[in-house]
Amino acid sequence: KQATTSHLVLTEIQPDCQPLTTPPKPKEILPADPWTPTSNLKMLISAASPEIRSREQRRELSNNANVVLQAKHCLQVREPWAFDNEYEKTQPSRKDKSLGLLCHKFLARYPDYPSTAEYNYICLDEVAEELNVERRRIYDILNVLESLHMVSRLAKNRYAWHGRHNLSKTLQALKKVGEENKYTQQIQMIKKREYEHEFDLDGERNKGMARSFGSNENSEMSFVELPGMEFRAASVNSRKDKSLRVMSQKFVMLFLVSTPQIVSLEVAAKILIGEDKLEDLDKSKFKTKIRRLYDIANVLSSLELIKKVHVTEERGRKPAFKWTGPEVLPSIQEPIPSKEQCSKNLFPSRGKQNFTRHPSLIKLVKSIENDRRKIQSAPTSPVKISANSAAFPSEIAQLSAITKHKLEEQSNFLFVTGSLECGLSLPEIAPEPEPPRTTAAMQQPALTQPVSACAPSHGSVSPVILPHTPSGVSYTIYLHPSQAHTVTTYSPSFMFQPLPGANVTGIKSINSQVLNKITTEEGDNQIATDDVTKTLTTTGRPTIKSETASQQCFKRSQTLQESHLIKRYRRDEENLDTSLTFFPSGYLIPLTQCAHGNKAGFLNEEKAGTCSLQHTTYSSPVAGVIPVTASELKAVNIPAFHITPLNIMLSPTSIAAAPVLSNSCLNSSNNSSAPNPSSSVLNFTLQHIGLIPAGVQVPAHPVLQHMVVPSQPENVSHSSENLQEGKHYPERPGSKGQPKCSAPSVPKEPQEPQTVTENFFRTPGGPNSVSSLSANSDGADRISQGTLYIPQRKLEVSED
DNA sequence: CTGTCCCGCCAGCTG
DNA sequence: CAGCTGGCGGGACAG
Repeated sequence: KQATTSHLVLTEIQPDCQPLTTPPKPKEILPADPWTPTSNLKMLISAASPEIRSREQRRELSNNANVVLQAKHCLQVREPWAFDNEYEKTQPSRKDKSLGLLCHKFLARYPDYPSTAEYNYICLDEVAEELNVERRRIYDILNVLESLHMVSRLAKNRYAWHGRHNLSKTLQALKKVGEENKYTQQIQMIKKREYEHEFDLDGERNKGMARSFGSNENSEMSFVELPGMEFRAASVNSRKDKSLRVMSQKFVMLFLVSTPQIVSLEVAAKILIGEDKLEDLDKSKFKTKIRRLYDIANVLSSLELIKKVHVTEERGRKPAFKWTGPEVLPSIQEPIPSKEQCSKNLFPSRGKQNFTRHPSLIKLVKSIENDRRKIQSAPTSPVKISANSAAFPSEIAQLSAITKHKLEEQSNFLFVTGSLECGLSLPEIAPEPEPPRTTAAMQQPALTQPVSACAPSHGSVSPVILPHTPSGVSYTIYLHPSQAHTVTTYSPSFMFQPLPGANVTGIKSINSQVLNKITTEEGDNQIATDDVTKTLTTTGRPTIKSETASQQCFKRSQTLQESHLIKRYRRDEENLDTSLTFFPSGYLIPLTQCAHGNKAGFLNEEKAGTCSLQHTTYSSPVAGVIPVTASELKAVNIPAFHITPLNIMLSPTSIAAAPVLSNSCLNSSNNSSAPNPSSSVLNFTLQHIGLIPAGVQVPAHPVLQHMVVPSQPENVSHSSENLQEGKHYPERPGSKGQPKCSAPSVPKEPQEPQTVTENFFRTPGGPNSVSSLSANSDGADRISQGTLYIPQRKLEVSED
């Protein structure tokens, strides 16, 4: 064993030693060490029982004091030889063989942060041998680790261990992709549907929705890679099905985009399967998916990224997992103009769609873009470029090409980092405001952007930002937190998605338009949001649903609300997240963007390291373009409750009418805004104001300047992250994410609203505590329920 | 009974 | 073509 170990070390220290060569299969090594008087007997038993060998192995590990505490504990408790029960030896508990424990043992073999100078190679056979498990099991672990870029496959039978060095970047990348994928919306969709299902036995009504929901099944997204982490072995690249890897990434994405970072297996499975077909969801397929998710969850749990919890709803207790990993911040390495940031926050990030820029903003945008380019192109924090990436330029190029090809082919969204294409994802360059969108929207009324949201193209509807026609203007209304609170209980965050219809200019089919895409902000499993969603949907999309149906729905919601009102409200704080999200429609955002491959949205580091050119290319204007003065920002406050009216359901007029919210919002939040939104001018003004939402966090505070703009143009804003971003600014590139709740670090805004907001959102409890609000919840783009009053479902999360 | 998830068959891909 | 990978789901174990 010593010999083996030293050999391994040697290998690790010498990365050059044929990294791409498949290591020879280790010879059968018999654990013949006579450690105990009964060793002979043990050996015999072991020959017949792999479990025994496994125990020996474990014991060895513990002796080395190298074992993970948990695993160790487990072993000690169950050490067979600690007892005399021979029988016991032959009856290893199933738990002793769990993937989670195996993973712990596996992880114990490697340092979290291995020296970057050397490679830590992993020989599959050796590991399987040492851990006494079949190779098959090791694959399960490696696949998940690979999805997080903690390991990468070098060749057959050989992997490289990277530890957690790339974890942070990977998570950021995953979060971004998850946002682009509109997972938040999908989650809401599913919850909503479930909710409706409860009351809708006939299922009639759901059918339409279900259909709309994931119609785009080909949403399969490709494996998300990090620069320098591309698959090294060319052969591996061709492997089409990386299912477990991809599933793992998607699963992680769900956590990262969820506000309470809790994801139930059921929801995850549905999303991973492809939201469509919910109605006739194949039972066995679902079951299989769940099984796979358990495999993944076990590994992620061993990595301490997630933890099992149970979500209790009206219908019962459901298994779920809570993210306990590091807080993933949006990339903040690039400094960006605060104005931009503000505006950016306005738009929830969900989708990457094409946006049309309002003509009046074009100039501004251009100048801003130029500035940004300058800034971005400046050297940023040094990135350590992995030696590998440098060494495999051609591979990268190749990969890039492949990626693009895939994209074109499937129109799937591919997220490739590195120097490769940033742009991939967005083929859309878009100049075309999406006329089609309207159509599409109508056809697919539901919020639904199919899973495939990522699909570059087209029309997909991207909920996130609604396309605005140049003529249409929508506005955002901010609700003063305190007022909102008064009206209803605090409700976490809400966002209205503005519908085009709201346009003052009068737009045509507004209703039909994208509006539909109402998404709820992830609420987490809870479904509280469902209610809201439902209501909104109903109301909002009359076009789609029959009035009757809508009404019924609405009534139901109301009833439901009432019944649960108290309870829910009480839990508001806990459930915050469940609110609906509306997309602010505010400005027209330019789509343009990166058509070329900029990698949008990538970390600066990466950019800097891999392709400095990107900056240049990158231009997409993010929503940020809207000019806001510091004073404006100050004036507007609010993040917490800002509603963008859009309308879906409201006609322009109605919007104006929208009463309570508007007035209160306006009044409290901004003096400058006129109370009566009906006028187009006013609307416009409001919009501008609305842009500021992010501003809350960003006020003239210098810190903002460090904030980074999302690289992806489309994503102009990450809706759910607005707040988070605000919180982030205090952080320096070097610092790692802080717990959400550590928000105090955020500079406080002098404004009253801000204060209020903070109070609302900030709850004791730590980042991981379910009850505490997540950064997202306090964010700016949310609205309190205010008049809308959306009930939240009862949700309880219990940790086992 | 439900929730978990071990286990290993076997198809597809790789070298 | 042997061996590597890893999808898949039967069915056993845990609570």
